[in-house]
Amino acid sequence: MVRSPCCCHDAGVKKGPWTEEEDRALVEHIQRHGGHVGSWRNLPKAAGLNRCGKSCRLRWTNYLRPDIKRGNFTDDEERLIIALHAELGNKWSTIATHLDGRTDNEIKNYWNTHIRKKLLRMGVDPVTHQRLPPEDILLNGATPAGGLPEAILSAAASLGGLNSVLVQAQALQLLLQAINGGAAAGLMANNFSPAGSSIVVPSFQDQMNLLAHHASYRPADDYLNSTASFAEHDVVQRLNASAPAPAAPAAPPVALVPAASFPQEVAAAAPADDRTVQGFSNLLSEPMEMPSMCSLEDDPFWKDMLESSRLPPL
DNA sequence: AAGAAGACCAACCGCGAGCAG
DNA sequence: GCTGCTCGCGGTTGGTCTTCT
Repeated sequence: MVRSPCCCHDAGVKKGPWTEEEDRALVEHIQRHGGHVGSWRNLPKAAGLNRCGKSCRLRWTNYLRPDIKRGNFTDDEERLIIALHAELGNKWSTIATHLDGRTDNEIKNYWNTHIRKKLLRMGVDPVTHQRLPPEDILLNGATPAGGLPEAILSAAASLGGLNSVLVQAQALQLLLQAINGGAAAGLMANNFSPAGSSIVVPSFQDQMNLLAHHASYRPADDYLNSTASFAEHDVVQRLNASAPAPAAPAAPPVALVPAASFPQEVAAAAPADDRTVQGFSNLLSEPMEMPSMCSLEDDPFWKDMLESSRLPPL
């Protein structure tokens, strides 16, 4: 089929930001017609606008429509968007029909600038809504020349921003798995262990104990108030089953970055025994000044999302 | 204080679907 | 069934604002 040339390609048709006069002309024209547009293609001429019909439609639907809600998205809206996106994917217009006064463009922008990043920080793939493999959480985008420590520190510091112990446990588990089996092994070996020694990755129970002694650990939900129910929880059981043996030898250290590039205060704070665990303990007990992971960090929705995400095969 | 970098978001572009003739 | 037209959608761009160095 031969595509008809879009009016936007006409010479002399104005593009770019709309002026108040143009907005007024468009609104008045549509109001004169009782809110009915008819043909968008013919509208610019009828309204006295030197604009493409497509541009007019976009301006009206995304900005000038009287039922558009402006301002920040509420937590409820955010939750709804995530839930709908998990169900529908990038069907922004369909998602928009479930949120009063929000446009597909606004939702799309909000997703790309806020929610997507938030999910990535939490280790959730924004496309599949499944949990990312550890290497993607920690190593994605890290550069050999110093990017790795930053990625690890960021991930570790993020743990301090999560109040849910379950999320902390999962994130720490991922962190330790990645360090034990991934490229970060060399880094950690260089900084926390005598040369040539293996890295000790604690059992899941040890990790729970570590978290239990974490200064900012605060019983905040059912999982914390009932150790039994916490241990029985499916996700915990799966994590226990997948946790590496306590003294499993690590891969031979591979130095990716100079030892000096890791914060000295962290290395210095680690006692001789159990250096790796204590190193992380110190990272956790002295949370860095980080922006809150999200405004919903106490919200069960986020916890549920991580719980329901699939564990990567080990 | 000034420039750089990053974040945000309105607007644009190209494609496909649907419809009328 | 084919063709041409229009609309709507989703991805992307680029200008503006904010934050950082």
